[in-house]
Amino acid sequence: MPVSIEDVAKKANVSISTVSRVLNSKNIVNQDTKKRVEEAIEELGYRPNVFARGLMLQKSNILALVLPDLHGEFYSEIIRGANLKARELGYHMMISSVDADDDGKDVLSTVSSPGLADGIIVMVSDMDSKIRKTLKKTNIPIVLLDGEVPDVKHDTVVIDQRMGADAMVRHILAGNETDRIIFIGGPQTNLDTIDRLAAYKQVMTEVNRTPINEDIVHLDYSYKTAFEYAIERVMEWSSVPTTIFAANDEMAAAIVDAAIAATLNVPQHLRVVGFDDTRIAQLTHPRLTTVRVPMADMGAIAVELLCKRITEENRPASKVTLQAEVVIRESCGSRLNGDQ
Amino acid sequence: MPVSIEDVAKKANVSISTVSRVLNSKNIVNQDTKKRVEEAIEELGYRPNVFARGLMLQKSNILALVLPDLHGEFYSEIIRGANLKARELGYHMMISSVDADDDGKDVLSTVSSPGLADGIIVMVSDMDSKIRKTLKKTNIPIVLLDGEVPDVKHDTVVIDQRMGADAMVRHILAGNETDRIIFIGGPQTNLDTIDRLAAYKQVMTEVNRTPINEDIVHLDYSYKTAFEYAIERVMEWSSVPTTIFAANDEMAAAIVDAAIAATLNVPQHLRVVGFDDTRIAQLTHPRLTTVRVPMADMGAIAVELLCKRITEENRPASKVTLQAEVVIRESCGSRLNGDQ
DNA sequence: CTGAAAGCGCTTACAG
DNA sequence: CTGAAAGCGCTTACAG
Repeated sequence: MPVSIEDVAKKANVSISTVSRVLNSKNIVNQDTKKRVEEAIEELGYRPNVFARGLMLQKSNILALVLPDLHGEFYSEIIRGANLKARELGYHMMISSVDADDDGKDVLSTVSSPGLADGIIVMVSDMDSKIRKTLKKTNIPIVLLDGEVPDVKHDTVVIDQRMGADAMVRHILAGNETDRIIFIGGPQTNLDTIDRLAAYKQVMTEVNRTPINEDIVHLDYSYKTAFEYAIERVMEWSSVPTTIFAANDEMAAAIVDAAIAATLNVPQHLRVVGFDDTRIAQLTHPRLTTVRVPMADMGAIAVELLCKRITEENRPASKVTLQAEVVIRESCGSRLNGDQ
Repeated sequence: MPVSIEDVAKKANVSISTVSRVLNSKNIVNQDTKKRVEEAIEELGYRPNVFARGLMLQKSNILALVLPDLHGEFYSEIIRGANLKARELGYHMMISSVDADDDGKDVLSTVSSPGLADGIIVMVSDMDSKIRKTLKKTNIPIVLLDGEVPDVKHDTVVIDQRMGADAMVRHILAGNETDRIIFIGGPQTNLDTIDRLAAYKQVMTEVNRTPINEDIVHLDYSYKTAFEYAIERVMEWSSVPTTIFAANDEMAAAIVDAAIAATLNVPQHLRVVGFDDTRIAQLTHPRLTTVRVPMADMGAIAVELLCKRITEENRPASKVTLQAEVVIRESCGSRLNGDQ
C-alpha cells in the first residue's frame, strides 16, 4: 500500500491541505511547518499519486508521439530529439506507431481527450492514411509532423522538402548538365515523395527538360526492393550519362551497391544521390551526396510547439519550416573533387 | 468540457453505475438498457476519464521503457519490438532515456509507484550506472534488459553474449588458426563488453593462446573513435595475419573502412568481425561477419514478462535467455568461400 | 438487473 | 498561515 498524502499529514501533524501546499509551493507556508512536512515526505518516501492529481488538474504531463512506423534511423532520431526536449520541459513521452491502414482510433482514443496525454504529435506520412480522418474528430492539442490535415486546427513542423529537392536537382545539373536524371521515389501517396518529385519535375521543366515517364519510378523506400530493381538496370543506366535521384538514403545505398556489384564505378559510370542524410549515407563507398533532413530537431521543435499549445490554448497555430540542405559527398562527383 | 459518465447516464436514463457496468461488461446488464447506454455513449462520443479510472483501479495500462540512450538502430529495434507487443497486449508505452551518470530518480519516480506506469522495463548497460541503486528502492514490477541488478527481485531478459562471442572466436579460429586476434570493446564497465571479452579470453586460453594486453583495447563503441584508432594501426595489423573482433558493428565498419582507406583488402590482408548484426553489417564492403542479437525479440519478450508480472504479482522471477548466433558474411573470409 | 453511496488521493476555494 | 470540505470522474460492494 503506497503512502498517501494523508500519511504525510499525520506524520507532520498538519492537514492534507498544508501538505499539498508545500508540494505545489503555491501559497506561502510557514518555514517550520514546511520543514516538518518535507521531512515527513522524505522519511515516508512519499510520491503524489499521478491519477488523483491528474483528475483534479486535468493534466498528465504526458505527450504522445505517434509515428507511422518505428523502423529505421529516421524515426529513431525524431524520437530521440522529441524525448530530450520533453524531459527538458518536464513532460513524459508516450509513443506508438500506426500504419497507414490503421485509422488510429485505437491509439488516439486512449490517448486523447479526456485522456492520458495532454497533447499529441502525429506524423502522417501517407496521403491516404486513415488516421487523418480520425484526427479531425479529436480536439486535444495536436502538432503535425511533416504534413497537414485539412480542417484541423493545429501547429505544424515541416521540412522544406521542395527546397531541398530543388537544390539537389540543381546541384546535379550543375555538375553534369546533360545527365539523364532518374527519380526513384517511395510510394505514390507518400507525402515526402510527392514533394520531392514535384521539385524534381519543376526544375527539370525549368531547364526545358520536361521529365518523361520512364524517368520517374515509385518503389517502397526499402533497400531490398531498390537493390533488386537496380541490379536489373544499372548497365542500361550507365550506357548514357545518368544520375539517380533516390528519395531516401536506403534506396540510394542499394543502387550504389547494385552498381558496384555490376563492377561499375560510382560516380564515374553512374551517379547516385540520396535524401535524409541518415547514417547510411556515410557508410556507402563512395559516401552519398544527399539532402540533410534535421530529424532530431523536428522532434524537439514539435515538442516545443505542443507544450506551448497546451499552456496557451488560444495562441494562433504556427507552422515551422525546417530547411533541408544538400550535403555534398562523393557519390555524385562533387564540385570539389569531381574533375579529377 | 469533455463528456462524463454522468452525461451518458442522463441521456440513457440510467444511473452511472449501470453505465459503468456496460463499460466494463462485468455484471450482467439487461439487453435493452445496455443498448440504450451504448447508443448514448456513441452519440456523445464518450470516453472514460483515464485518471478517474486509474485512481480506482490503481492501474494505468502504461508500461515504461527506460533505455540508456535512444541513439542508433540497436535501441530503435528494441523499442519497435516492445511497442508492437505492448499494443497487442493492450498497453501503452512510455519511453525515456537515462544516461549512466543519471541516477534515474527523476524518471523512475514519476513513472514508478504509485505512479503512472504499471511496470517498467529498464536496460542498464553500464555496471556503474547510478540507476541501479535507484532501482533497488522501487517496488513496481520491473523487467531488466540485458543485465542484472543484485538484490532486486525482477524478471530478466538477456542475450547469451558469451555463447555468441564464444562461437564467434571459434569461427575465427576455425578459418584462420594462427591469426592474431585483437579484441576491440566498448567501455570497460559496459556489461556487454565485459561478457564478450570474457568469452574471448576463455576460448583463447582454451587453445593455449592466453591473450596479451596489447590485444585487448577499449574504445567507446562509436564509428568515429574506432576509425581514428584503426587508421593509425591497420598497416601494422596487416603485417601479420590478424583478425579484429569488434564488440559492435559500428566499430567493425569503421575498421573495415580504415583498412580500405589504407588500400588494404578485407578479408585478405585483414579480417574483421562485428557484433549485433545491425543493418550496418550489410552495408559495408565486404559485408560484416557478425553475431546476430535479436533486439526486437528482446523488447517484445520483456513486455510479455512485464505484463505477466503485473497480473500475477507472486509468480517466481524468471530469466529468459536469447541466443545470439554467428552470421557469416565476407569480412572474415567465410568458410564457404574463404579459400578462393 | 439496477441505483444510492462510499471512496480512490489529490487540489482549491472558502473560512478563519 | 492553516484546516474542513467539496469535488474531480470513475468503480464497486451493498441493498433492493
